Amino acid sequence: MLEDSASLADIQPRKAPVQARSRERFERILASARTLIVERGSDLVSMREIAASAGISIASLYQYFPDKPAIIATLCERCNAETLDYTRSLFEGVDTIAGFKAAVGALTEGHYQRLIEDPTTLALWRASQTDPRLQASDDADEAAHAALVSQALQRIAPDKAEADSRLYAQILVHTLASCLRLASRQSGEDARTGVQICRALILEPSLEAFFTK
Amino acid sequence: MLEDSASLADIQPRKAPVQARSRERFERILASARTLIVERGSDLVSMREIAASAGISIASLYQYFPDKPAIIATLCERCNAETLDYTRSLFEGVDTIAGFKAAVGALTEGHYQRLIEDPTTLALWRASQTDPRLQASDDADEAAHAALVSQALQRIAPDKAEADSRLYAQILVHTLASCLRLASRQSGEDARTGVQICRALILEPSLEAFFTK
DNA sequence: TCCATAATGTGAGCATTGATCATGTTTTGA
DNA sequence: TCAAAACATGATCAATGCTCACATTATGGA
Repeated sequence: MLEDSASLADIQPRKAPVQARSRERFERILASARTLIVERGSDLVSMREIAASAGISIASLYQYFPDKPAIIATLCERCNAETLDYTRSLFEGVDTIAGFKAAVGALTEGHYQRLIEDPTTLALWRASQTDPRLQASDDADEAAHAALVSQALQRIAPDKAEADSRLYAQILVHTLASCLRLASRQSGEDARTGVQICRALILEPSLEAFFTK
Repeated sequence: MLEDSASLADIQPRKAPVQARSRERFERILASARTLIVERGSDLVSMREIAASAGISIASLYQYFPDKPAIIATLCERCNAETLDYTRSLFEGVDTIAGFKAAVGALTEGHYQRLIEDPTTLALWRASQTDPRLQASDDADEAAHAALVSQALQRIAPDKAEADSRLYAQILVHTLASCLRLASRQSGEDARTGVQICRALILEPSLEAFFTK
């Protein structure tokens, strides 16, 4: 955790705006960047373009963000915060096997819905793959999700080794995210079927195995 | 398949060398690029650097490769060809459930060994995430693996719908690759444990579920 | 053996990008 | 009211992807 936030310090906004005008500009930068990145992918969007689209000069852009990854990081952070809240709400009180399975099912459906009806999530994830620091930040976010899942596992099965629960939660979360991304880029009907297969043939059997083993 | 090779045409070497001297230069480009990309990641390696490291001029480099993705694509192609041969050898004659499970186990171990003892595979995969065309090529490679797995599934369980076998094979291959990459970047002991959890708590229960359902 | 032709090789140069700086303008608060 | 802090910008630099006009080398038929 600590070393993660340390490495993330390099990737945060440069200066927080304090006046109303600049706060609005700050937001306009993020909104423009988000739109352009969703449209064409972060590699094909230049800092000049983001500045122009936000109606400000290039130098002003750099006053708030040290580089492109910092913009992406800020966007990802906001996006991830929502998602993490959702996961927390699902796993918070869970202390039975049935409840855990239901939570995993709801998480799967929720993430999938979001993935197909809003291209932002996938676009930002792709953008975060372009920089090692963003990848690390993405890993940290996944780890935060895994921690919530791991805590639920510990409540349900306190006899299992903590390290095993932790690793299993991590793999579960990683597999879920990875499979949903795969499913979401299938065409039409196959996407739904993909999610169903993921649930019925990957996640559920896996949970069964974890609790009975 | 067809549209894949069509989109890949843009990403292949520009001109095949015919004389001995240029063939050697061609190989030197690839060797230098591979080393540099493994060392620092494709984004931090410039075309000038690759040319310098190969001992040739920048213009000569562009005589053989239209851009950086084309170099990465050629490296990936060679790497993937080996891997696909390995998968084929494992699943070729398989027509029993026991044989299938053994093949999946062997594939898991084989890929994992390769992933941890040779940084090239992971580095090239990361490099291939930097360009949409390379991602498509990577998807196509994964689909080729999935096809081999799907054919084995069809031989074992001909009564199942072909589309389901195909999708399941795709998800299985994707999950396997994704989990192994996750495990391979864990530190020390956790990597091994990760692979074991992946095998015992994700892959095997999943296979069981597929065949008994 | 010769030499036209195809293949190979290159430094200079163009357009664009990420990023900075010196300088000018606006807002704040005592 | 006015100095200090915050904000804003065009000009500019270094590096990068990539091309072009031109030079050199190898090949194979007369």
